[in-house]
Amino acid sequence: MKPLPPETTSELLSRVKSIAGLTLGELAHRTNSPIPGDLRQHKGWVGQFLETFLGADSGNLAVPDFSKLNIELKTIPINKRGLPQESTYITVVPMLGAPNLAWESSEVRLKLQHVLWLPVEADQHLKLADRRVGYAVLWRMPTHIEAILRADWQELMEYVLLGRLAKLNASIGQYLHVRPKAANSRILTQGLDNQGNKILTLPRGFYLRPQLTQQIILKKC
DNA sequence: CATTGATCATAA
DNA sequence: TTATGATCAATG
Repeated sequence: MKPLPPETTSELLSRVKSIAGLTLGELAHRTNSPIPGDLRQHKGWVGQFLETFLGADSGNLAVPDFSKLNIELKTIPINKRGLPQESTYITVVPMLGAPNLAWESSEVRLKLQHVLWLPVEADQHLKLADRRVGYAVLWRMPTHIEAILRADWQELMEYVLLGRLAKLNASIGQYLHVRPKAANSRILTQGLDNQGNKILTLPRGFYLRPQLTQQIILKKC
């Protein structure tokens, strides 16, 4: 079962409103979708299931999930205290730079410009089928947050492009940070050393810390 | 117990 | 192979 993409933002919003408070089991039942016993070998299942359910049409292309609306969908795991349980993956780190290397044209900014955040219960003691979908938050990146993300991105990209990858770790960055993004720690991709030569290194991704996503779902920013 | 580093599934 | 969707699991 694959619904058509929403034509308008309000259509998308009415779709998410209609599932607020419902469990994943209920939604999976409606669409005759199999539901995994747990997420250990299906880590992306919740996000991919809800994407399909809502009619996201971008597959795994590097563009926002709802291509026509330019809106990115992020499901966000919520712990029993009602706060984000994990960081949020944004996009791959461009290890060799980009054609137009600036925050303004970065994938991070493009993806975070307009995001539909969809909270989903994620307490590990809750069976997958019993986890409820929450109330979605349609968010535009505010100027004061963008300023922080820009500074983080610039600092992080300096490590990447100036051959300081060995010193780049997840403790760097206020809201945005960089962590491994690979099947395992032996995977290699091209990067740069401090002479600008190509070397092989672990692929990495940009992630948002829960400190930011917490503010977002609480509508503090 | 929060954070960092490692890992799993799937599509094109 | 590299992007998407993320959570798992070791560590401090």
